[in-house]
Amino acid sequence: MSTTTETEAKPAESARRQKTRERLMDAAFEVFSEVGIHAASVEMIAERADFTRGAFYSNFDTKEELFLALAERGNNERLALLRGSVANIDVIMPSLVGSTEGKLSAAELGPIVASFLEQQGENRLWFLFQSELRLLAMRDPEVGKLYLEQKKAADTEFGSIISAAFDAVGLTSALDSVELANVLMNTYEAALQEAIMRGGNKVQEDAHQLFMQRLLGLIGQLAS
Amino acid sequence: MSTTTETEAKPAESARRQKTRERLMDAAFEVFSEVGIHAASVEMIAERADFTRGAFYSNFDTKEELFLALAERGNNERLALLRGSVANIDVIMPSLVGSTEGKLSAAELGPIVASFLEQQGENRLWFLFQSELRLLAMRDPEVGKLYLEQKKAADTEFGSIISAAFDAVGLTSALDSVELANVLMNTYEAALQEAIMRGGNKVQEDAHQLFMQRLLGLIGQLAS
DNA sequence: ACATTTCGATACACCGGTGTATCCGATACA
DNA sequence: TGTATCGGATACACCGGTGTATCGAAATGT
Repeated sequence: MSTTTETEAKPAESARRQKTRERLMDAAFEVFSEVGIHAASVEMIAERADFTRGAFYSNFDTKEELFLALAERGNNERLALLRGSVANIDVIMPSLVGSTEGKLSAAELGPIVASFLEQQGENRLWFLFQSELRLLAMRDPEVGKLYLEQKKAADTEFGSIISAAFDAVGLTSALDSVELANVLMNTYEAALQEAIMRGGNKVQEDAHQLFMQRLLGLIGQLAS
Repeated sequence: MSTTTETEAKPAESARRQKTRERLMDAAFEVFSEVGIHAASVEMIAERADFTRGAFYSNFDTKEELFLALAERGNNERLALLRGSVANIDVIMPSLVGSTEGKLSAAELGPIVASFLEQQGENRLWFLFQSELRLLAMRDPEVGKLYLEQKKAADTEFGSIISAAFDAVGLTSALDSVELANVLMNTYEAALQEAIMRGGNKVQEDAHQLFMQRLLGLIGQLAS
């Protein structure tokens, strides 16, 4: 209803502003992960990004708003990774197609699953952040809804990877690959969690090993 | 080194004092579960127990100390429940012994597992508390060590229940029932978590259903 | 019944974090 | 180059929670 071009409703978020928003978000992600939402103060976040609280309040209304923005950003990245994986699946799979004979053994399934899960477990920090989000999601129905949607999306995506793996070796295609994906994901996350608690500097490797151990044990058990 | 009986070193913790300690702990458990460790103030806890902060500081030094005390208490209760279960296992099992023929089907394993897991999932609050503890355990190595010990104990105990179930029907006794227990436990907890997020008033039932669904799906998949 | 000790309540000084109102430098625009 | 606007810094008033020091009442024992 005003002047000139009239394509953008908002002032287009000057490049500078976007930059500082980014820096603040990155800083916040670290701080939230390290000390948790509640223990994190606006001060800490701003400081970590080499700003003052003034910058923060100029860009965000509340800590919680920022936290949720981060949750969404993180989840999108994670999902994109998975989608990328499912697109490239035939690059990873061919080594298997034919090496087996209609039955995907535990020893073969394991590494495949692990490789996909690990690339998004990325690191300790993301999992800590995620855990913080989970807790919030259990207490705030609003957040809970959001979290479940995100998780479902991830499980679905991961489920289709598993389906593809099964198909590739001609195994009876999954009855419900989403449920299976969910269980595997949870198992991997539990392993990651344990590895984090154990400390040490090779969290990722430890988690991988724990996961494989449990997955193989599980398959061995139930298929006996 | 002083007078009379000389059996107790400490003043024996007057009954009154014990009472108020209990009340404070019960209150703290609720508050911690509801809002988390950080958001919980000493004031809230005392108030919930119908005391003032004075009472709190007279009985505990810090919030964290109380939290850890609660963690230990809770875990002991939970472990005791499991031990009770494994003792009474033949009370629950006989309905199965003979109804099957050397192979424990998914449809039979599921309810057994679920029944044991549920009695200690007790309710929403305990799981929330537990989640809070987990997060702390991932950040504080001290707490992490403690948590892992507790979890291992629980898994071991639960593992022996599973072993017993397997034995009862003459199935190859578990290669590593502890690992299996771990996976089942995690799966159940994930289901509980999801049920909590969904809200509603029948969390326990929802969790049960989700768990069964995944367990059966899992078995179906892997044993195919 | 009196003296003593124990335990929780009350009052206070203190601190860290919050949010807002104001200011000033940098950037964009003419 | 001058001017207007934007974005972040600074300063301030405020609040909730903390921990301690002190007090008074109930319990305990003789």
